Amino acid sequence: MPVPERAWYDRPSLEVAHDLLGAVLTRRTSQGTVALRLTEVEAYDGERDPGSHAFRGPTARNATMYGEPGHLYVYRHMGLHHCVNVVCGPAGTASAVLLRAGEVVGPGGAALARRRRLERGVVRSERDLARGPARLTVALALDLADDGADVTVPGGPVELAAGPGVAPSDVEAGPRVGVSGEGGRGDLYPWRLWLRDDPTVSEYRAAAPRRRGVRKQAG
DNA sequence: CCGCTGATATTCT
DNA sequence: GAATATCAGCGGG
Repeated sequence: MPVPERAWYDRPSLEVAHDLLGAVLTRRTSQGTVALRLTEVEAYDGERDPGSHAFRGPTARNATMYGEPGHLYVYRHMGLHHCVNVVCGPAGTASAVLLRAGEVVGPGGAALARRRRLERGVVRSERDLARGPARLTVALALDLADDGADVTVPGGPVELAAGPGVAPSDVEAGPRVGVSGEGGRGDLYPWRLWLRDDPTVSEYRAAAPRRRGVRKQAG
């Protein structure tokens, strides 16, 4: 499968998100190679999207999103987890696609992905290896060191190859997961896309603000 | 099976 | 100080 060049990512993130379904992300490290067929993604539209990290403008964390398309934007979430995006649109804008889940494909990849996941937690079943954005980064061994990695380099540490294409009727869309800041109107941004009936798609969890006032130390 | 809760650190107010 | 693009463990039905 061909590795799209940079211009392929220089499009609206929702359009790129659709084309990323069925694409294969290949991760190469000294440990070995894990290839992942993407089954679930979410589009974010930069400064005009209240769900985006770039909604309030540039910061140290989101700097990569403002750069060239075709690079990874990796951030840390809730202290323990990492999530990975692919930067879209022209430099100077900040749209991106969050990679939420995939199916491990190819020889040997599942064993390596399982080993990595078991270091950090449990693996209930094969389909859970990269089911969820934080699990995906563990399976692929992606962290902040990979922020800015170029996915357009064939044979590189992170390579993204276009898939055979999926029929529009096989793609489902709905509200993004866990996103607040839309005023509870997740339906305004039905930009979570997934492959219908694919078992590796993550479970939906609505954005639910946590109970306030919980302290670790009595005061 | 389901729902709730704690962990944990970076970011922004 | 509060919120957060999450996950695993726990208890109940």
